[in-house]
This record gives sequence, structure tokens and C-alpha cells, in this order.
Amino acid sequence: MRYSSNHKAETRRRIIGEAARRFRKDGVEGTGLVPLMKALGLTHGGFYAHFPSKDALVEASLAASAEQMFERWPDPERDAGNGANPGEQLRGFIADYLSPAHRDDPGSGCPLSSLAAELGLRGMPSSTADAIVARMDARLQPCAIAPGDPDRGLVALAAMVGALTLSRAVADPARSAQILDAVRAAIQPAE
Amino acid sequence: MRYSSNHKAETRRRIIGEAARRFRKDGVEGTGLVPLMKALGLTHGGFYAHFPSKDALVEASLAASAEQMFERWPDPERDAGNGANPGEQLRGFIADYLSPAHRDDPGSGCPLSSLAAELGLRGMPSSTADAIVARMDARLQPCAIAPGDPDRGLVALAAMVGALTLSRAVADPARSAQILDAVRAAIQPAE
DNA sequence: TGTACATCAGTGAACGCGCGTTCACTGATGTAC
DNA sequence: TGTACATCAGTGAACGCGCGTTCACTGATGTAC
Repeated sequence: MRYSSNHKAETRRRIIGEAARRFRKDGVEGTGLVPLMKALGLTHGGFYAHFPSKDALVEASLAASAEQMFERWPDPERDAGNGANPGEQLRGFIADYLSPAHRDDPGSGCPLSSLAAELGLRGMPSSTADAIVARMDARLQPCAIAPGDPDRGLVALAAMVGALTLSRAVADPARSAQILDAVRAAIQPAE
Repeated sequence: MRYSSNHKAETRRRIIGEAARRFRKDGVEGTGLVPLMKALGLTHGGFYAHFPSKDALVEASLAASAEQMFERWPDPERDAGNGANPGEQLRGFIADYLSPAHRDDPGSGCPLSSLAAELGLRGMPSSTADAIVARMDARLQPCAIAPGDPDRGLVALAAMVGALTLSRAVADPARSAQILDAVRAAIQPAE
């Protein structure tokens, strides 16, 4: 079974993609390597040709999840020349982040809201988490919370991550929606 | 081995106490019943004389963690007649919640910041979580964020839970402290 | 007061299961001659 | 152009381990007679 020159890289990419989804949806501990590889049509033994350990896959998947998130939600600075309205873009970003769709589909959402708690608890803080926090902070500078505070992006991010976490944990659907709505109203910049 | 009449209730209380600590510290999946019972000087087989399943213990432990938290942080309404200063009490509550000590000792801290993410992800939302959110919301009404918004307690709670989660997940200690400080400054009422 | 029995919290072996990781092996293909 | 060999992504059995749960059993004590 010799493969084309980029075959291995392609397989590695597929493993990361599937893992990024599963880790966010089921947690790191809740994701087994056997079912993961099986879902890709591979056997689990081959995993170690791509990664030295499960933890290495966690790190790679976290970075991939972040990239996916930042591609999904456009960067106002990057798009500044395209005639895009930065305020409108930020409003859309916040509305998407705090939407029931994001709450109900952690597998393709923000890795901070789905994985940060587990990573912190398991004693494996990640510099990738630092990088995501920094980029989110920058992007959330124009938000409406804590006006004038240079750290208002961090305050907005904490409120967003907390809102998503709580909205997923409460049993009452009305309460869940109320949490998302309250935080959105508090941090979204005025139209 | 016949025991005194309240012996079983006492053992049950000890199991819940130890579990409440371990669940918050290591997560539900990360806490095994065998080591848990062993830590109490018991064998794991006896567990099922007290609880029908591990999930039942999770629910009982969550409620116990909440009680412990609310006892630890005094209730301004309850203490109103004692000459206590409600504003000062709330400031202390928020400072304690967003302290490095709370960040570094999830085992005796707020169950929302340690367990809500796992409960939401595992698809076991809990009405106990709803009850904790409601009590925190009420207690945080006088906070400084989103003034005039009737849901400002929820916004403050989301920011606090998110801040603790993120402060535990980032690798850079300075960043970790910055997140806690930023949220504390944003929601603490003025002196 | 003395004896036989019922109670039941806790014991400890066993169940099937999935986990992360290791490793000898396969076999299609590229390269060397 | 034909043959022998090296490569290496992926296979699949096996490792030891801890998990939640079950269950026949123990044995000290309270109760009934």
C-alpha cells in the first residue's frame, strides 16, 4: 500500500478534522481513538504513525478549531478595504456566537466554550488557548461592555464563554435563551 | 456489622461530601467510584446501598456543592438586620469568586465554573443548575455591569463563570490574572 | 435472663467493556541495478 | 526492459488498566420469645 506523496499529510488532516469536531462535541475524555479512526475508515493502530500521543492530537485539534472559527467569522480589520461595515460585522459575530445554533452545535463552534473548562480542569492549560483569547480580545474591542476599559474585550469574551456554558447546562429552555439574550444585549455595540 | 440508627445517613453524607469535592476538582468522568469509596475507608460494592447510580450521586453532589457555596458567601438579604453592609458583602463575594485562590481550588469552589461545561456537554442538564443560576442572579442584582438591565445578574454571572473557566485554561499566569482582574473591575459595584 | 432469629451496611470477587498504547506484520509502489 | 529490493502507511491482535455495576455473602447487633 504505497500512497501518493501527499497521502499521509491528507490523512493527518482528516484525523485532525474529525478530532476537532469530536473533542468539542464529546470532550477529550469522551472521545476514543478507536471510534475516531474507525469513523475515518482506518484502524486505530495507524494513529501513532501520525501523532505521538492523544494529547498531541488535542493540541493540533485545538489550533485547527480556532482557525476554523476565525475563518467562519470574518475579521473586520482584514475586510476593512472591502466596503464591509465593521460595526455590522461585529454585531453579526456576537449574534452568531450567542445563538441557539451555536449552543446546540458545540462540535463546530468555539473551542473555548466547549473545551476550556476540561483543559483547565485536567491540568493541561494550552498556549493555543492563550492565542485564541488574544485574538478574540482584539476582535471584541469595539463591544459595548465596560466602555473605556482597555480590557473590555476580555470582559466581553468571558461573558460570551460563560453564557454559552451556562446556556448548555441549564434544564429550562427559557432560561437558556434568556442567558444568551441578556449577554448579547449587554455587549453588542449599538447599531 | 449492625450500626447505630443514623450511621447509614452519616455514610451517605460522607460519600456526597467527598464526591462534591472530587467532581469539581477532577470532573465527573475523571472521578471513579472505586477510589472515591476507598478514600472513605469503604469498598466500592457498598456504594449501591446508598445511590442507584453514579448519575444520582452527581445530582446529590451538585446540590451539596451549591449549599456549601451559598453558606460560604453570606446572603445580603438574610444578613440585612445584622448591621452588615450589603455593598461591602457583594464586593467581597465577587472578589473571592474571581480570586486566584478560587481559580486554583475548584474542588471547594463554585460548581458552575467547574462542572457546568461537562454537564452541558454530556447532555445531562440539571435543574439544580437552574436553581444555582437563579440564586446567583438574585445575589448579583446590585453589580455594576449592564446598569438598568433586569438581567444584569445573569450577565455578571456569565462573566464570572467565563472568567474562571478561561483563567484556568490559559498557560500564561499574567494573562490568567488579567482576565480575573478585568471582570472583577467591570462588575464590582463602586465603594 | 438466655437463646434463636431477622436485619442490613458493608465486603470483595466477578461481569463485560472501552481505553491508550505497542508491535510484528502486510503489501503496493518507487528506486536501483 | 526486467528483476530485486527498500520504503512505509496502515493492519489487527495484544498489553495492562480502570471503569460502572451486580451479587452472594458476612457478621455484629436489635428484637422476639
